Amino acid sequence: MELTLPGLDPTSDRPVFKQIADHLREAIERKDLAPGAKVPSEATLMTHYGVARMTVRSALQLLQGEGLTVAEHGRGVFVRSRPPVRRLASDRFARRHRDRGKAAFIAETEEAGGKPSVDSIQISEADASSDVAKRLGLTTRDKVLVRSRRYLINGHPVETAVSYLPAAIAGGTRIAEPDTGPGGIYARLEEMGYRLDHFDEEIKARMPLREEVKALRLAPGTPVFHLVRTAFAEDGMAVEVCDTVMSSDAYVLSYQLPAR
Amino acid sequence: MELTLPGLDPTSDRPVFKQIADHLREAIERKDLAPGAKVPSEATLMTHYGVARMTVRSALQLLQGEGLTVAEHGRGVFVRSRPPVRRLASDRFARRHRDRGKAAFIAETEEAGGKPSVDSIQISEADASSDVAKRLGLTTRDKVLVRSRRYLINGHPVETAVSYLPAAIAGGTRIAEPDTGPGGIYARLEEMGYRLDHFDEEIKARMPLREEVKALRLAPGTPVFHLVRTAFAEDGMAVEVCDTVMSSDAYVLSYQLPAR
DNA sequence: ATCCCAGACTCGTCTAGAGGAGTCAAGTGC
DNA sequence: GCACTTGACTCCTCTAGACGAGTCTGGGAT
Repeated sequence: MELTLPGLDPTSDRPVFKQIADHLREAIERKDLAPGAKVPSEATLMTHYGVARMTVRSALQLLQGEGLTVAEHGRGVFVRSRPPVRRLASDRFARRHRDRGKAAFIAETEEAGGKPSVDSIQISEADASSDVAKRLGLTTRDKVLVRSRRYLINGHPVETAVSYLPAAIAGGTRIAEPDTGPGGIYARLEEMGYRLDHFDEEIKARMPLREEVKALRLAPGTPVFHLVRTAFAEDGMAVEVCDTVMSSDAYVLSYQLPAR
Repeated sequence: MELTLPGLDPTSDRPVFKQIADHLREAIERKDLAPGAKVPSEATLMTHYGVARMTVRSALQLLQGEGLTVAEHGRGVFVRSRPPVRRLASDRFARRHRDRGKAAFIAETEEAGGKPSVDSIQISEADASSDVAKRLGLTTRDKVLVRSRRYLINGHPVETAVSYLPAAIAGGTRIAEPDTGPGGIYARLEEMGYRLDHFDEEIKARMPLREEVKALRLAPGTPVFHLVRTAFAEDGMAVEVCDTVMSSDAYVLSYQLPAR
């Protein structure tokens, strides 16, 4: 497969680096540059277009910012190949799944043929932040149990999560242990008599913070989903808030809405 | 408010432009640079840090890519102030809302005190793409009615949407008119006997394509939600697929999941 | 008082270099 | 045969300029 790029249009008032980016972007969209393929090197593009190094780099930077390419130091620039995505169905926390004795993440990942793992588990107790307090119906003077962890598939991190539970409920229970046991937090809550009724999920999309780029090993130009889930017991009380950040190219979220 | 930036750390092996970006990012996070505030000019930063123009620009570019700042040609670089967001509740298509005679978007926006409008309405008939055909249970030889439009709040575009309906159902009806009448597409479908049962929504987050940046007037570093909704009638038939792209900083999506 | 324009200041694009560091493969020496 | 060195190739960081174009303000002409 020979890649041929058009020349520059000197009559256009579109900046040169954008024109170059356009050519490459089109080649990627046409699959002339397939996912994983190597983009022509900076030197090649310089001579092809007869422009300075920085001009070519600006073009490549643009594509990287759009999430279309990744640069690998010493190797080249490559068309990004999207990892297989995980679909999160809206029944993922249904009791029938939980009853099988596995936490939602573990069960789903194995079903999809991946190797799930969890690391960086940290547990502490702290004052509720004002946002968490509001969601849990507490005050900022109330203590909450904070469980943070990172989820990985086949060794690659895809999601970080921090759960907040009223310390009055979860303190001293197995929920405060690193291993929460079969079925995870939600199974423990139900055993303790907090029968779960429903979850509220709030979803934002944004560019990641620096820590998130590191924790999720995100390529430049990858946005994240920021999802805050609140679990409600049957008596209407909020029993958990889970704040998760997910790599957007590892997930498709899926929900069912009633029409009536 | 006087902004004071630290000097460079010559012992650090972190590149200079990243150090400069760090300083500015921290100032923004600390609110020393409040939303809407002007970031020191390139010239100022050059002399403060004693570096070349391109180095300063790289730092600013980084922040822009993170969605933290916007540059305005001739005026300066400013800390981005987020527009008020619209919350999309999971009952937004419930019949009780539709019965009030307004389409979901119009009703919701007015309720929030904004001025909704719709433009760029285009209607055509075409062969179903393979994706749309699959979702609607058709073949690629079947015709679909294609309705595309753009939604604006207070004159600012926030969302583009393209609906696909089987031409066999919607062709020649009011759904094929620019003005679909009170309650919108879904009200017409119900009048025609397709009582709606539920919707499936699939959500991705990604960086926008070039056209999307233009259509939604997106600032650099703003990801989009890409949402595909399929409407199902009570007999289980898919009657509409709606493909929408939304500016991520205009929306928070909100869903309710059952726990049982 | 008003209008217009020049100049200062801003960011945008581009050039033409430099040295650094990671990757890979071919060739060298053992 | 194996380990190591070397060099070519890659992207990364940074310098020091040039010109262009949008914005704003103050001063001069009307």
